[in-house]
Amino acid sequence: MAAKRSGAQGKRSQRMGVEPPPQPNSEPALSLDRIVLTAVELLDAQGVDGLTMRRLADRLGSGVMSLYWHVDNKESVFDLALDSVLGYRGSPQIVGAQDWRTEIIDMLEDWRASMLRHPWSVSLLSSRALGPNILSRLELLGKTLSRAGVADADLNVAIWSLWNYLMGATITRTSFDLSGGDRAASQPRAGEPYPTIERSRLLCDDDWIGIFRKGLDALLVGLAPSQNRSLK
Amino acid sequence: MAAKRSGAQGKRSQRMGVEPPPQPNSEPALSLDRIVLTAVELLDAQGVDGLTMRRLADRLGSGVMSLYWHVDNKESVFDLALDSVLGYRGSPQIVGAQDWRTEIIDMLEDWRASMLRHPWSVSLLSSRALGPNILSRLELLGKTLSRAGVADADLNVAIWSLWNYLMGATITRTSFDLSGGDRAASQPRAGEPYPTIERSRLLCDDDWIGIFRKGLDALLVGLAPSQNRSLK
DNA sequence: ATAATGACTCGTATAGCGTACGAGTCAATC
DNA sequence: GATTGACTCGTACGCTATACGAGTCATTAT
Repeated sequence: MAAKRSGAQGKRSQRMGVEPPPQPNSEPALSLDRIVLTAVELLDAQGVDGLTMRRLADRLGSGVMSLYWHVDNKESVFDLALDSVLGYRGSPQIVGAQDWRTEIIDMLEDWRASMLRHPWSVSLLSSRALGPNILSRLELLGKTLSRAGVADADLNVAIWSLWNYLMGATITRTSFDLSGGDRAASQPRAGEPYPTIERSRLLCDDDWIGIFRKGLDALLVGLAPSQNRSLK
Repeated sequence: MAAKRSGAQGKRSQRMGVEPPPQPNSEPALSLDRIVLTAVELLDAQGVDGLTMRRLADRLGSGVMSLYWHVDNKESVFDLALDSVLGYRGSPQIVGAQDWRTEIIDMLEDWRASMLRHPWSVSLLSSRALGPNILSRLELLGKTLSRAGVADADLNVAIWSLWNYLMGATITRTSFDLSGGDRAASQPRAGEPYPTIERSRLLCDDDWIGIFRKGLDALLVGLAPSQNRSLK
């Protein structure tokens, strides 16, 4: 009988040394990496509901059940795809010379951009466990905040607040992108009892990144000690 | 042939005056209200994936296809259930006498509590259109911020920042509640390269409401003008 | 050389899903 | 008495994830 581990991965990786024949024509043989990569492609193209095991197998030129050798179930495909997309290579060489404030802002903006590049990742991230890439980002965030002078007692509040803000902003951005038509249509309705919303054209404002930056700035003002706020 | 409107609702509501016989025993006859109410029950009990048209019909004692007379499709069941759960009756009589700060905090905490009472609502809210109840809350938020001295030019940033923070916090809260076991298990792993996270026990901190309040406070500090911040 | 093992693929089958279609029931109206 | 429209629901279709078990093939053991 077959072994079929239950952990995360690593079934055919120990076949080191001799690689199987490169299969001159046709498909290049199934592998976890290829599955995850194709899953990301499919998610990018068709969204969360567009990823089915059948379609995934079709794209890979394999039978559906062959996937289940490399992968526990569909959920784990989501997990692997999500993790593969959220890596942060940062700017570690230049890091340290920078202001802590711009360092945090850079990292969070990169995070946001990564998620927006793969909009399905946002909804998945909020319902799945934290992978190593995510934990690394949180660690970097905590370290930078600490270096900026945030007391240990306030550290969790600061980290979670930034996390919450980032998640909310990104989710809102993607979901309003989808239903954009409705939003624009629902805004300028006159006679409705939303005068303030209408006046500020809240639902028409599409300067997403500007709003994100300004709100982030405000949050950092409230979170970090007032020191260290001389030059911008 | 039947009419079967396509808008939002209102198919049997025009049967005014004479109500159908109260059906002495058995089930009390299908109606949109009853469907929505039962859908909320089912969502509360079984979560988003637990709501299927078959189960809903079973609970209602009706055939599956009978639902489709009252409702366009499953998506609209979600929409209706969501809207029915997010109403805000506020504290309008006492309002105005209160500090704007506590007024905003009260409203947002109530909002958070409403969503946590029906955890499925969080994930739905971030992927569906804004219903009237939500718009009313946004209007109240904008009005209060305006009254607090936030300039019109900064109003959108303030509203969206609070919205983002609220959504992120609530989503995080519910999703970490689900996978709580993993979280506690993944935290104290020694030897891993997350010293800051471990030191602050970020993933073990379960003072959700405390973190929410403190972060909200920080955000308001950054968003609102520095005036008006004497007594707390 | 033969046998055995383990890695891997995949056809078939099951149970569940949303919903289109069309036939049926029943009260009110013409 | 016939017609209409509101409403219910059985059946069927095409889709889903995946359990099960049989089959292929290269490597290793004997």
